[in-house]
Amino acid sequence: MGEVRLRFAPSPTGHLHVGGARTALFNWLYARKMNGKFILRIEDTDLQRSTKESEKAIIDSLKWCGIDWDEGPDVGGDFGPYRQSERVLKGIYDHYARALIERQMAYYTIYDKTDIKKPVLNTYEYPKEYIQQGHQITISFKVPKGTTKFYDLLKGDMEFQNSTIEDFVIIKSDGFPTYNYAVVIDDHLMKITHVFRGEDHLSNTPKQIMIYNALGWEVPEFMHIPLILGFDRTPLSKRHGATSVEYFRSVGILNKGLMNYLALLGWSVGEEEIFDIKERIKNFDPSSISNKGVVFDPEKLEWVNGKHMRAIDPEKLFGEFVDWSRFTGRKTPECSKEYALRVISICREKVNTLSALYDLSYPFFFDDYVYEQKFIDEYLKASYAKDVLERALDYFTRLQDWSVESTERVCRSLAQLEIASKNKVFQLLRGTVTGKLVTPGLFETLWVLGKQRVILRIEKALSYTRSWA
RNA sequence: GCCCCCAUCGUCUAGCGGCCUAGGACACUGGCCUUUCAAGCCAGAAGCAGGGGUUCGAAUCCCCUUGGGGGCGCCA
Repeated sequence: MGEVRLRFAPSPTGHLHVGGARTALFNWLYARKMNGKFILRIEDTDLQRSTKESEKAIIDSLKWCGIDWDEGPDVGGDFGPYRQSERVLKGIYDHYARALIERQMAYYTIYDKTDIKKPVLNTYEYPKEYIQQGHQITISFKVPKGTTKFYDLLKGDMEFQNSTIEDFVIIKSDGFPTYNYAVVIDDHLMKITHVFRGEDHLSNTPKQIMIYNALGWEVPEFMHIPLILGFDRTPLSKRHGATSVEYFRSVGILNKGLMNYLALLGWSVGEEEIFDIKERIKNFDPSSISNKGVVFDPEKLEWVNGKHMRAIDPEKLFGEFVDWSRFTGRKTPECSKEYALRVISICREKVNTLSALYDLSYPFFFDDYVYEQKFIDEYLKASYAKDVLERALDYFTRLQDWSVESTERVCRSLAQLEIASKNKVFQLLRGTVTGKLVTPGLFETLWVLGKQRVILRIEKALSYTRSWA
């Protein structure tokens, strides 16, 4: 058996959808598992909707996902070009269309000059005169009699009656090929051996097989993957909120988390649900993919992501954190790596996304944090606040060794003063040094912040209480 | 309308004729822990769409019904 070659062939008409990412992932997984090749092909035959920006966005998203390709528009390869629009220019699709017409397996259709949707003539002859007169012409594939059969890795044996399929256009009047035709030409010329794609293409497959047969080409293996649905069981779309890879990236999902979740969605890898997809390549078995439409669950995605946030090396997480901050146009921390890693380590225990991590860690990295209104109203303005904070300032100033244990000691002795309940004292301190009422453990927070910052922040809070007195 | 695919807790799944009193995970509920919120740990509630067969025996095989989805473009 020759080299296994798979491809992902998006049309550049928008962002990369999570469904597309999952399709790409499964193709990539199989190519890598089989030590084959993975190819990226851009299907930009829809002149109206295709844009360069989309192509770039899709490539960026794919790269971010950790999916790499051996051949593609940006990296080249022996079977290029890898953009269909460029292949049109080389006359590739015309060439085979003419071959089909010569065999009388396809024909020209000439349309009415004024009513351009109205076919007036079908012919095998090159309609030179009509073209000169300005008629629109297309080329259609002539569906033969009989039945078309194929085997789908997931669905099993498939059989379609050709009589239920009508002749279909393969070359549009603008000279560009249609999807069902171009995909066959390209997959064959690019020596694609396995086609894994969305289930929405299942009914297109017999058309494509007929073209393979008409041209006398070998048919690749097919697998049609069930679609990703929204909570109402309709295909996941913008109506369900954001669905693009870029969106999940922007809200702080890690690429590892997204890939892990996407893999989980329809493929039960084994007992453990949390894994690095790269370490599961060898376990990938296409035929074990679920055969039914799967509902996308953002909550589980977040849970999976949280697991990854806590599992990866803190240094790696900090790297992701900085990249993400830049990607979303936020400030990035300026501090020592040692300090940053401490912050990340204590904060990541409580969050599932980089965005939540950003919020939680903000007062550790920046001094311009603001007090939560609830903190001001319920703690800072409380009668005991000034008293407790003055004592705290005194205790912390005199504290020599700054450790989690010693800050805990101070906090507990402050509570034992019985100026206010332990809970109130702790919450007051928490808000004083972070502005928030939800933070990592108070003692760790104080320790990480360091003596100097803690004292400064207590003084700042005190000045507020004095201004109200 | 025609063609096609699919069907286990709310969701993702394990199950491939007896190991099923249907297992796990998310979410949910309760408890533990506790300085907040999480995390973590423990416990609980929750499902084989319905009806016929086949079989000693069916979540598993077959048929029908119902339900969901896809396709039938000069979109991909």
